[in-house]
Amino acid sequence: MTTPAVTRVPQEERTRAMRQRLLEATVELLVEKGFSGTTTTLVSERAGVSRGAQLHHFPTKNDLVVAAVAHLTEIRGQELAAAAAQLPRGKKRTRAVVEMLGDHFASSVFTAALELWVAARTDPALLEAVGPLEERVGRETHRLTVQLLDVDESVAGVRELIQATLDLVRGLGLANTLGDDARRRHRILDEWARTLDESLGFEARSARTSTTGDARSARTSTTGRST
Amino acid sequence: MTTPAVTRVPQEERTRAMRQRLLEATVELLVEKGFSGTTTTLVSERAGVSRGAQLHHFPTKNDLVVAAVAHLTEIRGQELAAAAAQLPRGKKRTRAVVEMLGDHFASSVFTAALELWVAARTDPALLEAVGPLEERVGRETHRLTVQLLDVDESVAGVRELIQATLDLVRGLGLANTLGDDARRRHRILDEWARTLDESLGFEARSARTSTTGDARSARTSTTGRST
DNA sequence: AAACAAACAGTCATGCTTGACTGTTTGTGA
DNA sequence: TCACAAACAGTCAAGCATGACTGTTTGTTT
Repeated sequence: MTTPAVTRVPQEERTRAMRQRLLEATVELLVEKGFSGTTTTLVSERAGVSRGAQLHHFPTKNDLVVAAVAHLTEIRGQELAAAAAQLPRGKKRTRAVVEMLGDHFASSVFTAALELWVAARTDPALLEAVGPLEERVGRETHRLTVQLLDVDESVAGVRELIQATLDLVRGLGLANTLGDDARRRHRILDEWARTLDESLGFEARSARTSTTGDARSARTSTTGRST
Repeated sequence: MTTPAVTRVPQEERTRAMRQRLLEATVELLVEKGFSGTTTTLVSERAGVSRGAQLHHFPTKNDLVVAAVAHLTEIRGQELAAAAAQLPRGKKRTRAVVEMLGDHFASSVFTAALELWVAARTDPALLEAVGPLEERVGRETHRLTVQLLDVDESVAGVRELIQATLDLVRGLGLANTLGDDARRRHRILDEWARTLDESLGFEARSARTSTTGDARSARTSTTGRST
C-alpha cells in the first residue's frame, strides 16, 4: 500500500527541497542576470547545490528552466490569489483591482517570466513548454479579473476591455523593467480605472466630476458629457 | 577645402553601405535568433561581410548592437511617419491612429527592439545606450500620438489616457511575439478606440450608442469593423 | 547489521564565441 | 604611373558554458 513500486518515500523530501532551492535560485538569476546570464553553474552555486546534483534533477538547462516556468506559474497564481483576497469591496474596487494587476506585472515575478517569454520566442523547445503554460495563465488571469470586477462578459465589448486592461498592465510591466516609475504607472492606472468604470457602466462607482469637470471635450464642441 | 583632414571622401560610400548591411543583418538576426543568438559571426555571414571588416567598423558586439539600436530607432521613426501620413481624417481617425500604433508595435521592428530592451535590463553597457534612446523614442511617439489625435494634453486625464494607449499597444506587441493573432489585437483596439473617443469627448466621432448606464448591452455582437 | 539502490559531489573534455593578429585589396594624391 | 593610407579579408588562440563521467554518501530493506 504505502510502497507502490519503488522504495523512496522519505527521501523525496530532500529531493523536493533541493528542487525547490534550484528553482528559486533559477528565478532569482533570471531576474538578476537575464536568461542567457543564467548559467547552470551559477544556479548550482546560488542554490548551494553541487553541479552533479543539479544535473541529476535537471539534466539540461532547458529542463531546469521549464521547471522554473511551472514554479513561476505557481508563484504567480499564489500572489494574485493572496492579493485578490484582500481587495476592498464597493466603489473603489475597480481601481483596486487594476492597481493590483499593475503591481503584479511590475513585480520581479513578471520580470523573470518576461525573460522566459522572450527567450522562448526563439527557442522552439522552450516555446513548447512556455507557450501553453503562459496561455493557460493568461486565461486564468482573465477569468480572475472578470470575477473580481464582477462584470458580465456576455455583454459585447466587455471582454475586449478586460483583455485591454491585461495587455495594458503587461505593457506597463514591460516599461517597468527598464526604468522603474511607479508613479507614472499609478497615474495611468488610476485614469484607466475611471475610464473602465465609465465604459462598463459603473459611473456611479467612480465619479471624476470634481477634478476636471467636462474639460475633456475642450476641442470638439463642448458636448458637455457630464457623466 | 574638400579635404578637411584625412583623405577619404568617396570611400566612405562603401563604408556606409557596409555599415548599413551589417546593421540590417543584426536586426534580422535579433528577430530570428534573439539577442544571445545573434553572434558576431552570424552577423558577418548574413551581411556578406568578412569577419575582419565587421570588427573594423564595430570592434565589439556591444558596439554593433548599440549601433543597431540607433538604426532601429531611425526605422521606427520612418515607419511611424510614413504610416501617419496616410491616416484618414474625420470620424474614424482615432481608431485608425490606434490601429496604426498597434500594427507598429506588432511589427518585427518592435520584436528586435524588445530583444534589445530585455537584454539591456541586465547589461549595464547596453542599458546606458538603450535607456536614453528608448526614452526619447517613447517621448517622440507620445508627442506624435497627441498630435495625430489632436487632443489637448493640458486637460486632466488626457495625458494618462495617451500613455495608457501606448502602454497598451506595447503590451499587445509583447503578447504578439509569442503567438497572438492579429484578430484579437484588432478587436481589442477597436473597442479601445471607441472608449478613447468617449473619454476624450469625441462621441460624435465614433457613433455608438450613448454611454449612459450600461447601454452596451444594447449593442449585440454585430459591430463589424467596416463602416 | 549488511547489502542494495538512489541521491549527491567533483572533475574534465568538448564545442562555441569572441576579438586579436597578419596579409590583401582598393582608392587617393603626386 | 608610383607611393601611401585606409578599408577589407581570413585565420587563430583564449575564455567560457555545457554536460558527461566517476566516485562517495545517505537511506531503506531484510
